[in-house]
Amino acid sequence: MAERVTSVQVAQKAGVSQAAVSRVFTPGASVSEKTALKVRKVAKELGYRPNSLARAMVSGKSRIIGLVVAYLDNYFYPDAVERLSNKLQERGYHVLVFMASQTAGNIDDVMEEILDYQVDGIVVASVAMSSEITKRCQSAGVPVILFNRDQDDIAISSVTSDNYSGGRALADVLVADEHEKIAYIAGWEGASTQRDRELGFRDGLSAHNRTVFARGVGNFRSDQAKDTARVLFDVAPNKRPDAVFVANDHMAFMVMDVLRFELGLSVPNDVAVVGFDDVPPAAWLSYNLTTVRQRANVMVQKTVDTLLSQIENPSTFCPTQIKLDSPLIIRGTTRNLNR
Amino acid sequence: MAERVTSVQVAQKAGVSQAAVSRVFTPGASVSEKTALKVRKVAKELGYRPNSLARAMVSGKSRIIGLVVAYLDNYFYPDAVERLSNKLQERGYHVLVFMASQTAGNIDDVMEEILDYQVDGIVVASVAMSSEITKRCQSAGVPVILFNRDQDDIAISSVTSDNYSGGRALADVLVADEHEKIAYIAGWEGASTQRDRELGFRDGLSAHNRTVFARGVGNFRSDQAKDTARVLFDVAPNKRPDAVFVANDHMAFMVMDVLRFELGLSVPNDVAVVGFDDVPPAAWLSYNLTTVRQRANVMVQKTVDTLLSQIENPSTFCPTQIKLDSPLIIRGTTRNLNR
DNA sequence: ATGAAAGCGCTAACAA
DNA sequence: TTGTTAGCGCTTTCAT
Repeated sequence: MAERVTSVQVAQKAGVSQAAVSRVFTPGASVSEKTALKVRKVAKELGYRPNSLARAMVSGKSRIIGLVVAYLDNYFYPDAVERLSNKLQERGYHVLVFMASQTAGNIDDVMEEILDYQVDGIVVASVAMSSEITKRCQSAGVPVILFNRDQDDIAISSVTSDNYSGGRALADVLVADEHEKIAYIAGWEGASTQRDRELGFRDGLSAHNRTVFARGVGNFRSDQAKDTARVLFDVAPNKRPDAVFVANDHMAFMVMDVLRFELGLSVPNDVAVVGFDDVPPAAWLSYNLTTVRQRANVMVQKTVDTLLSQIENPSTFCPTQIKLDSPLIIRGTTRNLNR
Repeated sequence: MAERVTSVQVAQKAGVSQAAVSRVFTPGASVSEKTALKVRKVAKELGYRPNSLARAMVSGKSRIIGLVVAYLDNYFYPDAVERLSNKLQERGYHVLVFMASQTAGNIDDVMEEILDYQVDGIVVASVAMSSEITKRCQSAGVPVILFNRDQDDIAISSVTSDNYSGGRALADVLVADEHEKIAYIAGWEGASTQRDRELGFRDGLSAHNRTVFARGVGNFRSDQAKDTARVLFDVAPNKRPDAVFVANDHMAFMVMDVLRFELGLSVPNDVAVVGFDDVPPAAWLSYNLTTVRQRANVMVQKTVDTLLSQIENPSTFCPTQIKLDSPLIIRGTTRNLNR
């Protein structure tokens, strides 16, 4: 087990100072062509590469971005994580993952841990943060951006889709399809996405003088969504909703399965189903779900751009709440009468 | 934007040496109750936390595990990443993600980058490594473990399922169900999982004096799986396979959709379909796929145990190839005649 | 353009 | 148990 090669060793062998070696590996530093060549040659021979941690310590820039994420079982997030990681990697950053799940203690502890790693920035996905910890990051000079979550705090940047308009658009669809008993299955009530989608949906129904016929809660969890679907739909036909907006696709698939395979109902003929996210399985023909697309690639791009600009120009920066439009995707779980 | 609080500041305010502060935050170091209390109090007041990077530099242990992963669109991997991250977090480690995708340059470069971060260990998922880079890690004293990939190299640890037996079991199922024209849709030919599954499947068929009736390649990609399904099944009925083993679930779903919705065939009556992995959608009732389970939780547990034992007892360690049994999960995409 | 020297914040001997 | 001291490997003034 050979030791790690340091800049000192390269310097010695190349007959230059250690600082010279450092400069060769620092973009934009002033070194002569000659020295650079010599140093690179020796470095290659010895297998030298600069130690990122040492560099981080002295420069104060780790080029590490902390990512807090809770549930990867909603396929919206793995997809986002992959894109995020790729985009950051392209720009010379890397992602240090922190799961904020049940077992891992609460989110504030996790955030503290992240700060210990002297990260240059933090992306918080699918999680709400206390304002204390937001302040803590601010005072540590570490920019934070919320991904797919909104917070009333104007001091914190966020990237979301227009959940409200999306919900409204879905209401329009169900009303246009002449449904009478329209249900809603909610996500986790603590999430801004849940709240905004429901509000948009209800406002959309109101605009047509309709209201929600029945409501259940699925908490964005597939098992709970199934239970809720059974409660709502395993009833006498006249009490049964004829359409339902499920707060995300992940739950909508489970609801569809209950409707079709447990209750023997037809989607969309007996019950129309709409979801939110447009995760890949929504386009799979077995589901073919009418939904609202969260444009994950654009969301990620905005997240990266915003965060890195904040990191790289801390002075000129001002927190921004970005809300992306979220197109309606009409597929086969609605009747689409007038199309 | 307040400065970061250092141990020196805490030491001054608490009236102790800087080293004392360090010891208070080092589990197992010898400090008196009194000093510890005093230091903790001041630390809390000042909001001090040890800098992980500085600690890593001097101790040589970063408590960072590099994770190389390629495609998160096969849901087997997000699931594994989540579990892995959780398990490592429980044991005080964190995951630094490196995507080894098309855009990110080749895998060896990525590995070099990882080493720059002075990681304590590396998990390589779904990717094959050159033996050069394996050596590089070894000489850097960084343990590597392959997750869900096998390599002939006996010097490198790996955790896999028993893909061969799984493939064999699937052959048994299809033969028992009295299929005559049994097809195979392969994954990426460079993957050990693909090779082992196919070999097991073919050997299983041979044991019953059968052979593969038709073969296509899907490369583990959903779009290619669809194309391949069309080529194999959009033919005259007498030339059409009546059963197919698709090398993973991810592709199997696409194949099922083509069969049912594009070609109007019934699964399993016209064509039986079996997959591999048992990712969550395999249990969704719309697919209800007969498959072989890769026990992701166990795989992850073994991966973590092996890697950390190698990190924590470098001397006593010897590389191990772990192969977990992979149970057959019979569901509704096979006819199950004799059950 | 280059070298010498001063640290980044911490842990790990070593003394006391 | 505690303080002193010496670095970990690097970037960054400051001279030259």
